[in-house]
Amino acid sequence: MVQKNKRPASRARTVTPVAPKRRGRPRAYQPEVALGKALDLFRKGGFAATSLDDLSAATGMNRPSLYGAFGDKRELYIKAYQRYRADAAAAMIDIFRDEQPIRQRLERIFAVALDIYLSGDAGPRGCFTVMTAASEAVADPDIRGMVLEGLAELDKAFAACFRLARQKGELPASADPVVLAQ
Amino acid sequence: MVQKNKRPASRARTVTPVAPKRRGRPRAYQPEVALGKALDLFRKGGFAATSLDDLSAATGMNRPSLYGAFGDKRELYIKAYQRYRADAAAAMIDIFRDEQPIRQRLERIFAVALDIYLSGDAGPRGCFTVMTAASEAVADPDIRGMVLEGLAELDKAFAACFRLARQKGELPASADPVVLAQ
DNA sequence: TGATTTTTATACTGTTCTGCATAATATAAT
DNA sequence: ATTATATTATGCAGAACAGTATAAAAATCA
Repeated sequence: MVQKNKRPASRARTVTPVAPKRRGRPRAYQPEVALGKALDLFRKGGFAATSLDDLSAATGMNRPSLYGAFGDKRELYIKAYQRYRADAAAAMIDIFRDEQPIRQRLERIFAVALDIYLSGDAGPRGCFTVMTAASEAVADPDIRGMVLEGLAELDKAFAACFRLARQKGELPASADPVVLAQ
Repeated sequence: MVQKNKRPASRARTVTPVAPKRRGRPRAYQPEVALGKALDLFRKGGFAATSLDDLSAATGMNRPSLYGAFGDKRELYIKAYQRYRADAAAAMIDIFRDEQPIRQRLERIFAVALDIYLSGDAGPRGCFTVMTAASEAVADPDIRGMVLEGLAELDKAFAACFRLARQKGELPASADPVVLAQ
């Protein structure tokens, strides 16, 4: 996804992500940084309350550049949400992989979650899904799909976590992993 | 609040909430019904995404009437939120009063909560606080105050509930009611 | 150097929004 | 009937908004 705008005919060095000497005027922004700023803004104000002027000011990109890079406002919002989900998943994935007793594992999960929700240059930011995506999901089927998918993933991960704990004898055999995941 | 626009000189029948013969053109709407419609709309779309035209269409009131009755958009939103909180509190209060074992009581609480969140003419509506007020609370101190107050009330109610259960011996003495309320 | 390509910068268009001003309407009081 | 009052109906003004067209700028390529 990072280097997909290489011309097919060019000799692609498939491994090195080195700058491919693009042809025109160079970009004055870094897409990933800009998307991060956009995410912060959407997170703070939601979709409708965040104007393109706000986004333009925060990212340093002017509107045409925003459109060129991310599409219209809705697409940008969706990309920001995807980015948020990817970040959260990356922060969580190693915990679910660790071989720890269930209790410590849950503690670490909640610690990381709180870190995600409460960190931010200007105070706590909360969960993007809850803060903004939930309302958009009511009207926008695509966003609703993403939200449901995310919740299902989270439930599955928790259920797997509990299932593992039951196998290791940390939980009684009667415990239902799916129910425990709430 | 219903009959406060009676002139002080008039012979007020202090008990009967009978129509006090208002003086000008009669209202074409019922404030409480209109506020309910507004609440539904805000609940569906949030603050920014709900326009005064939407509110006007849903309530049947035109914009000047809206302003006359509820003030500007922000005031209307706040009044809608207060109404939501009042409704929810009314639905919950009898449960917290009931003399039931802790387990049945919790079950009823969650049943009523789900009823609030999932009922609606057009599918589930979710919790107003979570769906829309949370994002507004970031920028608006007044709304933030209301949200925090509501959460604190809820926590207190749950804690009281657990405390009572502990006194009645349904929970071990080591259980911390505040922690249990999460 | 000059042509080409990609991005940035500026400005515009049409729409939608909030809030209000003004006029019309309906009721009670005189 | 006429006047006073409270509401409704219409419509306007200024701002903000999303999206785009066009021109300027900065790089590579020939």
